[in-house]
Amino acid sequence: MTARPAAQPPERLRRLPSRLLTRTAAQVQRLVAEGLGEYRTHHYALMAAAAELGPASQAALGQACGMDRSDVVAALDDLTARGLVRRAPDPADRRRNTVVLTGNGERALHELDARVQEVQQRAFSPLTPDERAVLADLLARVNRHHAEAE
Amino acid sequence: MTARPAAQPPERLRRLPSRLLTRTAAQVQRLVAEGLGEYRTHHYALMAAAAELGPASQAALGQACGMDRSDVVAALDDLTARGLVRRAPDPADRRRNTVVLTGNGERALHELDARVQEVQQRAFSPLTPDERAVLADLLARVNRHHAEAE
DNA sequence: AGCCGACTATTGGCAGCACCAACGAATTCG
DNA sequence: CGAATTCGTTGGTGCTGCCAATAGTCGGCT
Repeated sequence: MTARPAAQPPERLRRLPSRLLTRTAAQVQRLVAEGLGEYRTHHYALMAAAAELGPASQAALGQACGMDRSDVVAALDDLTARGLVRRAPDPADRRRNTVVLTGNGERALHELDARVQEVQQRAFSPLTPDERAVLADLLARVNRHHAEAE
Repeated sequence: MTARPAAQPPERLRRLPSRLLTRTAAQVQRLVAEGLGEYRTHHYALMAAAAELGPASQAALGQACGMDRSDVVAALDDLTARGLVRRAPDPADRRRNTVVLTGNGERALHELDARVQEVQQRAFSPLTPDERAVLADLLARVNRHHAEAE
């Protein structure tokens, strides 16, 4: 027997909050990716933004989703190729593209909504509803703190 | 005035736990990266593992850090190039490399320990010590749940 | 002794996410 | 009007987390 030492993480790392955070996020992100199947998080985010903002420019969608403009372009290319979104030049401002969800886009979004919700359940299943709320609150506060610093 | 709509994230995304988690992790990860300066998280993890495990094979280090073997190779390449780590073939098992931290490696690790600790303070500054403990506990439980499923 | 399976390090690749720089076209501001 | 800014687009970069294939080595089993 080679005295398998169980390969415990180094003490320094085991309780390091930032590591706990990033690793857990990676695990959850993995579940989300599986749940989204043929879509990426960018696709879901943009479709959600398009649905809630109505016709909007790519810049507006990107800002709403916290995405870089170039990533918006790439994701919208995918979505238009699948017929889930329409890009049309804005007559009022010819720099802009007006982006709208198609019927298929709305259907796809609803489907993804369901899948995403289902994943949330599995992702945080070790926590009670109260604990999930606490976690969300703590994360939101940390998140806000670093976000408003811009 | 173009009625700047504050660009709030879509409602679907704003409170989505998985998104809150991954985005906060990204923010914190960014701070960590800045704090580590010329090092990556992989470097720090491996040096920590090497320090705590003593002479160990790359496989053991990788397992301890939850890293892929190929990533271990790359990171150790960097560290040996900087003279922070020594790789020597294990005479007892010629498949293995025995990895040990050099004196400079230990000094660098101590330096990084300090930087990392300092970053933790800033990263979670909006939370009280109690809240940080709660957050760490909740994350640890979610983390364990997904880790032990392997 | 020989063979076969398992382990080790290494190479080379991929995908996702977050960024950044530069550009032309178009608009707004001073 | 001219300058500064905005918008979409292109074409990159880096970090992190993977996977597959390979050559060398070891261990157990026959």
